[in-house]
Amino acid sequence: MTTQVPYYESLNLTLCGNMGRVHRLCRDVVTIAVEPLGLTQSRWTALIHIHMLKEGVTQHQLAQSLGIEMPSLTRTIKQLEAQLLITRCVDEHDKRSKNIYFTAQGHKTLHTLKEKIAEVKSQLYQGFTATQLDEMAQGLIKMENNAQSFIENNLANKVSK
Amino acid sequence: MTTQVPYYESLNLTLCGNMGRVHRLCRDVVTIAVEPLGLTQSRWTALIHIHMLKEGVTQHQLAQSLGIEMPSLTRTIKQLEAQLLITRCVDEHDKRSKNIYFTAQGHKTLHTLKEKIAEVKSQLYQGFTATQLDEMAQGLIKMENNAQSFIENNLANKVSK
DNA sequence: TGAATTTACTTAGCGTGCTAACTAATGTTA
DNA sequence: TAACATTAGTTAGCACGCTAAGTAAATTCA
Repeated sequence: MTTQVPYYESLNLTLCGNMGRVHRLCRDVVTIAVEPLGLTQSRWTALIHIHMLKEGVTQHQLAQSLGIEMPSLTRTIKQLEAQLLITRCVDEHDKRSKNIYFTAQGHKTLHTLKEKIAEVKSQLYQGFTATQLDEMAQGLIKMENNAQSFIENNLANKVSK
Repeated sequence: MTTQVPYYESLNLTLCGNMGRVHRLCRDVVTIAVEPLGLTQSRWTALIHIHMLKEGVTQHQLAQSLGIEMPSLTRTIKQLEAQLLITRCVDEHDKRSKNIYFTAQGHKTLHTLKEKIAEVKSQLYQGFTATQLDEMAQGLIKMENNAQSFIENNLANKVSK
């Protein structure tokens, strides 16, 4: 017995709304878990991405990896610097760029952070098979591409008019 | 040939990060599409939910449906009221509550909005089967529940300590 | 029934995304 | 090489999520 209206939406972009809500919740979960480290969501996320991309990464590369714009990152980077978890220095070969490095304290924080995140992940992913998670991730990426082409087409229209 | 690191994450909560990014993008798409109506993301989302829940809905019910907290909604509701798209009046039976109604202009706006959203949806969901969308939606809800129980357990710990 | 609790909503102010507009360095080209 | 365009980063300020704390109405219960 199927309902007339499919589960993934009643009338509108419920799926999209769900994504926002679930995202906020998952972020909250990690933020609660890493609370003793005094890190907010954007700060711990940045630390993890610096680690993934390797020290010496530029702010531009980091922003790309995080999927956020430069000004959003600038704020977070300054906070992490103020917390003495990272340092920056001007790139030798391109003096516009700045390379990011962990401080000794930053390395310690990162270590604890990674442990905590692993714990949280196992709870969030509870009841999912690897295949299911993979399909969700691929679905998200496909939808992202659809959204991206819509925006590109639409901007093209604007310009041509 | 499987990679050692599954697709849905490299080291951390990439899946969670993706959700945030895709959510922002999808929101942008609708906001671009409905731009002539002068509505922001939170405002058009609220209009749609008022419509779904039927006029006369209270702010509390609306916040529940949107998955946001009351103070976030208060701001949006005031903006929609200032735009003369909705009106509010104190509930006869419970003078703490306020019931929300569309104005004549609000009904017109809603009509256009629904058309635009239908267009956008078909683009965002391009290449997905109904089953795939359904599975994604259910995956999101499962993850939301996992997150919710984590938070509840954690708050319980805090209180008991 | 009077006091305490709960509920619906508001206000104030923070965190984190964004765009617009700026500086300084680099790259391109006439 | 001087002028112009592009790029990395910053600053300023908006949108919209949140929590904390307040008011007024409704409910509970001693």
